[in-house]
Amino acid sequence: MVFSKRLKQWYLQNKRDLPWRSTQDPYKIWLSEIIMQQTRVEQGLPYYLRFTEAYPNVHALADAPEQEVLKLWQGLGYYSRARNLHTTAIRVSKELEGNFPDHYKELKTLKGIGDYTASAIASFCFNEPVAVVDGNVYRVLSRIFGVETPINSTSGIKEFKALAQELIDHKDPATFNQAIMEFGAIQCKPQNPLCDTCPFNDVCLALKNNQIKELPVKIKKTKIRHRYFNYLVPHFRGEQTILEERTGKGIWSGLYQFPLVETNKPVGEAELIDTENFQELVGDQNFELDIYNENEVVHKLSHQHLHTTFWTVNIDAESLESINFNDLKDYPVPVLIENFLNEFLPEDYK
DNA sequence: AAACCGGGGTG
DNA sequence: CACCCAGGTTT
Repeated sequence: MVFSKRLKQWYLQNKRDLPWRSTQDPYKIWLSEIIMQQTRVEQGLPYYLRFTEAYPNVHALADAPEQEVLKLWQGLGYYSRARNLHTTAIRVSKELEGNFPDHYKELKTLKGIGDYTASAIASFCFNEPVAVVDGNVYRVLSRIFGVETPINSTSGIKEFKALAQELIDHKDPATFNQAIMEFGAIQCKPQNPLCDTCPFNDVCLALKNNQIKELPVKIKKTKIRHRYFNYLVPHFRGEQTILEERTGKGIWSGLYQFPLVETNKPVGEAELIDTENFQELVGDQNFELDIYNENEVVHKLSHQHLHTTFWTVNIDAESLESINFNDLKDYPVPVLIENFLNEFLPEDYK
């Protein structure tokens, strides 16, 4: 039997019921795809529901302040996705009369839409026969066809795209694309795939050659960078504090945090008081500095471990640029800061 | 081609 | 602890 036919039969019997599977609205499809990038369905689903509730169409999203969008995105990670989402919403709403492009090639010109997402939207919404290649597809194809080319090499990316494109069902590209990803997620899982009940276990080369654990091949990842964060948590008279926006291209761009002193190694109270940031914060005002967590919090990102100490700085003065504890909830913050606030803030302010 | 960008689940 | 997740952009 033809690959696509066998796959489709499996899909119709095993697919999950997901909200974005029951629409062809490009806005909803686009939103779901951006949210799901590098994200498991169980983690992204509640965000999708909140976004569609808050912004039922592209115009509503375009008209929202970026800070509000980032706040809704808080906790999902890869925050450039949220900023690109907002940028593209504005573009579609204001320049394209609310209509998404209806072809792969034009879709790819939009911020945050790469090869995978353009293929997904073009096929799901407009029946264009372009194959999606996500992590699931790499795994399924490398195993069934025994492809050992690294999936994150330039040649591998081209090879797998071409293979998927050869296999796609031109009569129903949308279902084919949904099916191959769902198959990877449910049946041909990364660990302990369900080969016993697999509809391809008679032809799968990885199974035949005992290569299931070896495929797909992936080139090794980069090393972990260790950073040492000291957050100064100001506490002014009248329950007020200070947040600063992170800018530039590093982690958490667009999110807010307390004034930060970053060092190359753990630092004590004496050295901390000596830093420029600290002196700028307190000026000549009276203050009381207390370490909040004796054991550093190690916040782990994909490529960085952030060894973090929070210091409370009680300042016996009013402040002009400060934020009331009550208003902190309106600011998008990294999970690291959110966790601290949940522990530090009195119940009334959450 | 390689680096960078989060947070959480799994075995 | 290593690896993975409906990837994309920048250098």
